[in-house]
Amino acid sequence: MSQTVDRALSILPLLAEGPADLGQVADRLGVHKSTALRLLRTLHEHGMVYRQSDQRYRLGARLIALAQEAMENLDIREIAHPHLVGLNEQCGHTVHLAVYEEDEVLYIDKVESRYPVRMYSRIGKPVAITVAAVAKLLLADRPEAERRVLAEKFDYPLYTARSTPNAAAFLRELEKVREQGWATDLGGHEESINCVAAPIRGADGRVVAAMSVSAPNVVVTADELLTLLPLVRRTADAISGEYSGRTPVKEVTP
Amino acid sequence: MSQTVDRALSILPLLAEGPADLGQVADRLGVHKSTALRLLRTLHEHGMVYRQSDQRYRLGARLIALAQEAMENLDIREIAHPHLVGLNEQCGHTVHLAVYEEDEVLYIDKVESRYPVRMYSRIGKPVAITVAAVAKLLLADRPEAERRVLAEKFDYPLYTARSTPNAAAFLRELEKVREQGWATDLGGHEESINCVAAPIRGADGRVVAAMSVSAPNVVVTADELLTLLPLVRRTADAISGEYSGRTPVKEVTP
DNA sequence: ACGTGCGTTGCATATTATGCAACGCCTGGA
DNA sequence: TCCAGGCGTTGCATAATATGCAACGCACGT
Repeated sequence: MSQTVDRALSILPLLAEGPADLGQVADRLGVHKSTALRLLRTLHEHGMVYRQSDQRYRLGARLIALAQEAMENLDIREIAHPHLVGLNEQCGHTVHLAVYEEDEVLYIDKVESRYPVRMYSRIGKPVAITVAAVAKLLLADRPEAERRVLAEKFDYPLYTARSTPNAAAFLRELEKVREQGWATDLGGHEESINCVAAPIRGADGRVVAAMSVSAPNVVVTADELLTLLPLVRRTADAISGEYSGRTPVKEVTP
Repeated sequence: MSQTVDRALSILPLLAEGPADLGQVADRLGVHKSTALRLLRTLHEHGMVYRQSDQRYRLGARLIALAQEAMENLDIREIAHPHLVGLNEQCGHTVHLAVYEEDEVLYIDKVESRYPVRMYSRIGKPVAITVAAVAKLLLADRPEAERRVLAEKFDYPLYTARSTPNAAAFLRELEKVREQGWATDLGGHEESINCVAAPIRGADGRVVAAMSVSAPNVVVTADELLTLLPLVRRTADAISGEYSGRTPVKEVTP
């Protein structure tokens, strides 16, 4: 809607790929160098980009700090965290918390496995939306029309032989997840890693977040991991209860 | 420099404080509602803000994902990480990696303590710049003129009785840190937590990052923690060596 | 039923961003 | 040493763009 802001914001994902100099930015935006310079300067003043010693630009510290604040403000994270830690203490595996937001599912909290073999993931990273157990839960709760539109929009990368291959299969999987109230990812993202996940619901019953326990095959088999399902569901329900009980985000105006 | 972009970016820190509706944003920006709406819409298209069910705006998922990519691209983090893990395995305490960037020092990596009592911190969070051991190291390496300017600019919040009280004391501390080549924070930020930190240097000898080991008093005394100093310095030096050895950020154009 | 508050829209105005061309600076080659 | 080429930077006239206004629609509370 606002061309100038639009162009400025387009610089950020561009720099996320790696540092770039003025000319490269101008070219990829399709604008004159002087225009790109002014946009970059404005971004720089706000700390969104940083100019490194070789004069090239990269994303700045303020961006990282802002994202941090954004996550800290998510009240669901606040409430869930102690439960995640508790679950980790009981089962020892990696525990994740994820939310859905406009075509993306991302991890907003994580408690690391106590086993030496750990899976790779990072808070803030968008998850593989077509295979992750938490993504299935979050999407399964969307209205049917929206699910169909979304399913068509996604790509279906074949991370492994068990990855969801296409929209039809995905919609079927969502339907199943919707009915059973929990989800799994058995080697659909990484061959040797399995997950079980359960939904966290708000007062109105809508799924507001999802949590999962993940472990590599070398630590526990898929069947063994599935025995944890009742525990995961109980934990998720406990979080749901606490989240629903609270007043729905009051202003803290003293 | 660019008024429109400037206004749009000013919305982000504002929303970082918490969700806000259109009127609030317009007021705090000092612009007409319609202007604020257009800016918010543009931010929304880029996923920088999200409109929650009560119509209020908050920071969006794309912002978090971008920040994530920004950190993953920091090559120093990549190189340092295995060393941080190794150090954690040897001493068991929380290990941090931090960088300095334009008046801010922030954690870019962390390995959690193996002890049950842990200190609170989060990757991406700006550190208490006047007391943190890593901040002292990073600032101590700046040219003297810059140090003086910076020292004047900072606030000196008295987190504890041992916090750095003012600019003069801070500059003296930086001088000391500069000479000895390592730094501590003994209860300057939180009464019961101590840190020892060592600098990581690039090929030119400049400090590019700093790492620290932190532990609460209830786990080890400050004196005991100080016995880890040689180990911390050796680890930092190992990272420095590996970082300097590499070619200085080459393009990955295949 | 009526009024108030908030988000939204179309539009005329003028503020604001844009691209151009020229300059300065550094680097590398002759 | 001098010249050429590349890159970032500046001032400026022009034109495109953002802005505020006023009016509308809608929901909520009285």
